[in-house]
This record gives sequence, C-alpha cells and structure tokens, in this order.
Amino acid sequence: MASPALPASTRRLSAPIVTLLPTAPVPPLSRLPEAVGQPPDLTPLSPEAARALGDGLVIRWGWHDSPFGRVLLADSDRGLCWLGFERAEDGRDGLTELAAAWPDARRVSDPQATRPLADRLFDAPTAPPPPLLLKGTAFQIAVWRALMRIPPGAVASYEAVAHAVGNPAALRAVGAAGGRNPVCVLVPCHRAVQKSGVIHRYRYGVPLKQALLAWEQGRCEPERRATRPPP
DNA sequence: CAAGGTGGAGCAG
DNA sequence: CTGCTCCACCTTG
Repeated sequence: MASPALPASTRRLSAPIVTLLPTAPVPPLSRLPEAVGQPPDLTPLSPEAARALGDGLVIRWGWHDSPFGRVLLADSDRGLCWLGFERAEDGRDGLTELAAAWPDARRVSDPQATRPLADRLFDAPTAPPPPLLLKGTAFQIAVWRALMRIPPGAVASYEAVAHAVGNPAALRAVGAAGGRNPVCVLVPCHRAVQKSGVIHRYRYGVPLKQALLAWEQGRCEPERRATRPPP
C-alpha cells in the first residue's frame, strides 16, 4: 500500500484535530509579496494609547466551537481584539490572556455578540478580516502587518518576514512578536515557518499549526489534490 | 541590564 | 536524520 509518506522532517498530528488529506509541503517564500494594500480597518495601537483607551473599552467575549477546537473571540466597538484557542502551550487559557491584554477594559461575557463572526471564521481562508483592534509595539505591529501579506496557502520563513520589516537580522524577535499577536489565524503567524520548511513551534502547539496550514493549502491550491497520487 | 523567544547556521554523531 | 553550540537582536521586566 502506497501511503502518501509525509517527509520525516514534518511532525505528524498527534491527535485528529481536523480531518484533512495530507498535502505536499509548500516551499517557503524567500520574499514576501509586495503589499497589495493594508486592510483599511486595522487599528494599531501603541501601549500608551491602548492604556488610555482601555478604561472606556467594553469587550464582549464568548467561547465557540470551531473545526480546530474551541476559540475565544472578543469584540469591541473598535474592532476584534482577541481570537485565541482554548489553551496556549504554556498552559494559560484564553480568558486569562485576554484579561492580561486589556486589564482596564470592561469585559462582558456575551457569546451572542461574537457568534456571527465565529460562524464564518473558518468559512474560507481568503475571506477579508473583520475590523481589528490590535495593541502592540511598533515592531510588533510591523511584524503583524508583514505576516498579513503572506497569502493563504503559502508560508514564509521568519527570515523573509524579518527582511520585510527592514531588519533581516531580527528574525528571532520576529518569531517572538508573531507569537504575541492577539488574533491568531487572522494575523497569520502560523504561516511563518523555519527556513527549512519544518514546523517547529507554535503558541497553540505544532499539531494545530500544521492543521491550519493543511486546511489553507487544501482550500487555496485545489490543483494539488489532482496531482496527488491516490491513497 | 539580563533573560527569553514560533530562528538559523554549522558541526558532530 | 537528530541533537548540540553559538550567534543573532527586539521586547519585557
């Protein structure tokens, strides 16, 4: 039986998070594509501005099921300010992280408010993102913007992202900045991989990162399915 | 200032 | 292939 052997360098899913056909690995982009236009509704905030805003901010949050596990969504009238899975690898749960990110905001459990977004979140990887309210340093915001230039179905090396933000040597800091983005999936930090193509680390675990990439590749490169040998 | 982080290159086995 | 060392540099406390 010719099972479609994954490269040994690729870690396998340890648990069936989502059922997907294995896809051929995508070679990392050596350079990010030129900006095709930033999402017009992305609202970057410096930590100082965010602290000033936090007081009056009302955040409505809710847990929802997704093909990749439970997700926590948190919305405000300034945009979506949190999208995270249930638990990060370090053990912290989403609600704790949300509270740490917006300590002065009024946080209200309101699953009905976030349900519409949750329902269409995983409809298609190419769907335009909702308005976002992102708090970060200048460097982090630059990294997040660069990550959003990686098309769905593609991956880029941390080095390429570092180059895109004008500091090719800061590739390790790029990884750290990506890992601190408050809206995973929408800021596609999962599309940054090691230069060799190996998926090495992810805030929510390597299996989830692989599942997200496989899902995007399956949705964005249907021609791959035709060229893949039958199981 | 020191430590840590979603890296990368080089080398040994 | 895996594992280790060293280097890199921005952020955080």
